Amino acid sequence: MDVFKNIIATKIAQATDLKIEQIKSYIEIPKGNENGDYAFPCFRLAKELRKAPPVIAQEIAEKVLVNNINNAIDKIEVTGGYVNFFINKEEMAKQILANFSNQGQYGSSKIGQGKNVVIDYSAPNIAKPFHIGHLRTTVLGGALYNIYKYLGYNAIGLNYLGDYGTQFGKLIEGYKRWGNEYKIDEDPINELMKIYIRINALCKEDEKVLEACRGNFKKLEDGDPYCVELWEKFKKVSIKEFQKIYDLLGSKFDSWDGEAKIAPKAKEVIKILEENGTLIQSQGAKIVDLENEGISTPCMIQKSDGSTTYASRDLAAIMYRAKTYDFDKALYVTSYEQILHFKQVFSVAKHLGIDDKYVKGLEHVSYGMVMLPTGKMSTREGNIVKIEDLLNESIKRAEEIIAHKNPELENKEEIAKKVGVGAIIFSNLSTSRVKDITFDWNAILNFQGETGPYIQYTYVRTQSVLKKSGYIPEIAEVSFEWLTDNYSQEVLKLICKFEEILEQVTQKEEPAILAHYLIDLAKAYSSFYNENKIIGENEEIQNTRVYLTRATGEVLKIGAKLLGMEMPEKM
RNA sequence: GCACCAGUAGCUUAGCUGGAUAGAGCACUCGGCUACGAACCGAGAGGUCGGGGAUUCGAAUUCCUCCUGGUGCACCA
Repeated sequence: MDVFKNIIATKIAQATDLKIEQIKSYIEIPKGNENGDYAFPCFRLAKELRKAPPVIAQEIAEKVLVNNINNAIDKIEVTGGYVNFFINKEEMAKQILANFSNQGQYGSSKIGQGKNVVIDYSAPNIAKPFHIGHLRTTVLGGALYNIYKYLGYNAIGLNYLGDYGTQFGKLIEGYKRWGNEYKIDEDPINELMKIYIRINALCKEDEKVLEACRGNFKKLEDGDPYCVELWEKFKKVSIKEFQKIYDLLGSKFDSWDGEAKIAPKAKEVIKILEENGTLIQSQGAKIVDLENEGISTPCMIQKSDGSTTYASRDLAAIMYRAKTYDFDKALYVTSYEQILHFKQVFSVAKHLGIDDKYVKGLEHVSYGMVMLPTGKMSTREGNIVKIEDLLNESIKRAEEIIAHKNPELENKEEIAKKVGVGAIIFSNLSTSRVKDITFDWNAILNFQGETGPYIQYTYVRTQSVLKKSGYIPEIAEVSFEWLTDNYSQEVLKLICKFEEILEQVTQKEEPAILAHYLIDLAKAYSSFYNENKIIGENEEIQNTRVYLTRATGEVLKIGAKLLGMEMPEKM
């Protein structure tokens, strides 16, 4: 509520020599209700004014009181070194609900207008199964994509497919050797994975095989027809499989261009770096030394056999994206295993001769790993949990619960899908990015407490109330005096915070902030719901509480949608 | 060895650029469905915020150091 903050800051400014902006940065929101709605701590002023904080607080409080001609502030209290401001509860409710639009766009803004944000996320490797490790980037990137859009940015979602590199040399080698032993047409990804695991094992045993694999990749890069044909086949079947998962998760991308498309442009990168003298020869390869940047590992740009590297392709991608999208921000959503890689690439990007704006806009959005209780997942070793299995299991769980709690429900399958998938998405987004996640079936299939289904359930209850009330009032029919109890006020304050929460998410690239917010809102509404009778009181009260219910439901729905969760109307 | 990240209740975790009594959820104990959906609400118990030091009126938060765990460190991507 900037309105009230402004009023308070203005009043303090009148009472002191401080500047409004400075006062505003000091004003904070107290923890408990007993300390009011806003607080001004005087500790920092103590040194300058050479007085004890409580004395300063007392003086400010008195001066502000004298000037108080505004009915927004109910009372001012001094506790310790704080001046605590209590806002008139009716005014609070009035301001917040007046601000609440009925257009289904609450919290959206134009702060991002004219800014392009490219978000590189999901990016699964072709011919490898989509496992729960990939879920985080897919869901995290998707949420950022939605939220940036909602704030007015021109967000561009890139699914930078891992369709290139020595791994394909390996796959081609394996296919050449044992392709006819596997039923690739029936179950492509799993069969290809078996080949991949087998060829990896062989590479470990025999250095010559590994060289052959690298040779295959070089051939692929040089356009060898057989290799290209195989590669295209692998790619086609893989995308088909991935799309199934994206359909379930609701993931959308604006571009599916993979590394292969970018790879030819890597030569230009090499040329630029060579010409401006950044590139040096080392053991037959070409590298950029980054000692001066504080990075002790040099960045390899070209391998000794002349093929491109991950880094050179990423650099080419930066140039391509700068040119194509003119980005203000370029986000890379990958696990923290790649921190060094992006540090190197972003450093080398300074030497590409592109506008400084692009270099500054590069940002690695890293996240922790998903581990199994038995340790790290590895496609090569075959100990993975596939996303498809996880989603299906979760949907099954939702079906069981519905069968038990609400057997009469219509469209059971559709709702079970929303709930099951929502549970998975939410659980992926509810912990901060940096944290590792140990995968646990019990935890992820729990639908109680701080979970996706809890938010959905709360929303369903709001809709149930609206339906039962049969009439959605206008703001003019709301009597703010019925919103002065602590439960209503709690809900109101949260509704008010929504837009600020969305901005925080983009500042920190952290959708978990929104996830926690939705939990808080759902909890506050549940308490409100439990303590107040909504329908059947007199018309005035009913209209008021129904209005609050409607507002809450809308924020929950918008917020969930931004995270990538669908809201059922019943469950 | 060097670099980066993390360590908060039995488990999973929140804590904004330092601010009031460190908030939740799960599990556990107890209470609440003849008011609108109990996938809910309320109460209780559970904490040397990894250890130590420093800065400060004030530190979970900043700095130093140590311990523990994770990740990375040129021809995988």
